Amino acid sequence: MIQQTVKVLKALGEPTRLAILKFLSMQELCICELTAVLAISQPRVSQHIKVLKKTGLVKERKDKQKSYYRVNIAVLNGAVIEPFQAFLQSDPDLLPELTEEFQRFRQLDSNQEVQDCKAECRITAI
Amino acid sequence: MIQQTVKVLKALGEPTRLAILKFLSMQELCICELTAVLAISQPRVSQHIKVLKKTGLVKERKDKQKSYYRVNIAVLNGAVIEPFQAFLQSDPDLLPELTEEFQRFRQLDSNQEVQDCKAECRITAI
DNA sequence: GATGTATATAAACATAAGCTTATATAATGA
DNA sequence: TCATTATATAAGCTTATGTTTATATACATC
Repeated sequence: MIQQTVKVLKALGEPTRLAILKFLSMQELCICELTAVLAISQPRVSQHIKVLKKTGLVKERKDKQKSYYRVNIAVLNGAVIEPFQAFLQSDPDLLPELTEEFQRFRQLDSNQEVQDCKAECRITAI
Repeated sequence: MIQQTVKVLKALGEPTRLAILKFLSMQELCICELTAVLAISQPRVSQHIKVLKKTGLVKERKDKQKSYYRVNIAVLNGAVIEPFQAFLQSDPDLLPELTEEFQRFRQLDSNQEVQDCKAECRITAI
């Protein structure tokens, strides 16, 4: 039990992995999207994801040649986390360390539809 | 904010420090008592305590030549922890990894009074 | 089937982290 | 004062961790 707790805490106690979890808590993302968002090398993302997978903190879904990841809510809430709510729920504006990352996140191709939708809605609203 | 979170998680993601916190959550202890309970070297205890102190996870109280430590409830609950309740509140019997440590803990000189008291109570009860 | 894209993995390296042994500092007590 | 006890710190060592670069694998598309 302690071993698993330590493993999870170790997995969480790393800035890059914490950032990855932050984004995966908002939206399912693939390696290439995380690579783009965080602006780090693809192997670096893959290796961190590997650590998170081993602890059960993220779940994987394969679609064609892509691997999508999302946070494992059960583990994140139940096992050790819960207190990260403050961090995970905090507004992006309250996380200055991730300003650039958030900017790139919003510019992802997969988020363009949403933005287009919002644009439409805005027009409709007017 | 992320930095502090990472620091706390790193401090927590180490079995010896987690054990130290477990004991300090139950009772204020000095270095020499922790050394005895965990059966590890005194410098090792001091070095781990240093890490915990830097993150604010434990508070220090000096009395004569001894330094007593206790968990900083505010940090432990508020900042990042809360989910450790399960671990910290779990019965010693549910933590087989710390069986020997608990045995030595109960045999601390500072705990003898309590045991004597219990013995008296038992005699009185009979 | 060749090319490109997505991901994983391996090798090499640098740094960090944890441990032991030795020693320093400080307070206590005979 | 000298020996003892409690704690901190430093040096040296070993292992773990995170990163880059290079390469392998698998799927997709032309």
